Amino acid sequence: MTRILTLKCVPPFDFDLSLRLFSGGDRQIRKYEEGKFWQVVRIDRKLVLVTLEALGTVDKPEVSARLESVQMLSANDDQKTRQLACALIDADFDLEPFYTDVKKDRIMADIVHKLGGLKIPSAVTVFEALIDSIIEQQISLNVAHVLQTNLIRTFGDSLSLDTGVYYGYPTPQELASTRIEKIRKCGLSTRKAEYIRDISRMVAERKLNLEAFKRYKDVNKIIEELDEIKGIGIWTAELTIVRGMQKYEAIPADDLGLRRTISHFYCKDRKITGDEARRIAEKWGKWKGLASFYLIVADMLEQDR
DNA sequence: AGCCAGGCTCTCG
DNA sequence: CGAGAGCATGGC
Repeated sequence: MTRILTLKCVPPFDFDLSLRLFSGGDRQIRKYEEGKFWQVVRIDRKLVLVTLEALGTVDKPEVSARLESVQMLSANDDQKTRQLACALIDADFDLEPFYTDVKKDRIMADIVHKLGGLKIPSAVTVFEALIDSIIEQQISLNVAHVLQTNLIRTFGDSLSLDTGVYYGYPTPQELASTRIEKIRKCGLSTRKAEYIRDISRMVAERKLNLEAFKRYKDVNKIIEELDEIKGIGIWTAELTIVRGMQKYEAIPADDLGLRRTISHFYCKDRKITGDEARRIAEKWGKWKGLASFYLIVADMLEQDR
């Protein structure tokens, strides 16, 4: 069955600019094409394909959400899907305080002006953000993307609609009960396969509540707690927070790619250390993660032409 | 052909 | 403790 919802968003919000980074995505998993973004989400036990499309403008943003499922969807499901879809595009987030705070930084002010309305698309669950971040440790993003796709196709539930077959992200339960070898077959190292299975078990057994971190006020406390878990270091914790918790205070300053990007705009492409990157990021106050994302997108757009 | 890529843990001295 | 090895695979 199909249902349509309309989502209100806090302006400014540039839908196309924010979702464009998924244009290279997999059609069966998560993709942005011709103004439409789609991916499978899970509402209780039901798999639902959510397709988002911009209705309004950057200053009066509205988004339509089309829900498709083989099962019946109740009004209650609508509400839950609405929340997930809003989280997906961080619809409730207000960019203006960030824009005000970075005005003193000429370089950032310029980029913010060019990319007005850009928001960070979020993972639907913290679990998903964390597993993807672990996969991305050490290896290039190209390789990581292949491995993530393998994992989703191998372990995720599929949803068959008349437009095709789609895959949802594997649940903690689905990854908790597997043999290491099966994750290895997705291309991951034995080490990472163990991290992923063990963390999945902790979540499935309710010994670890990742969603609860969203309610923490102190980001450093989150990093500290995540860091204690085997397989998760500072880098992974920070990346998970930015991409999965709608918190944009911290950044993985040691990150190789981010250092390159910061240097491109602030140090004429000279190689810089994590500490130098951290020092530059100080200018962005409590918006380090968001500012970094703006730099990355600015860099991508520059290369596109 | 190697060597590196948005890290992390374990093992030695 | 600090330094160094090992890991998986795709791309250059």
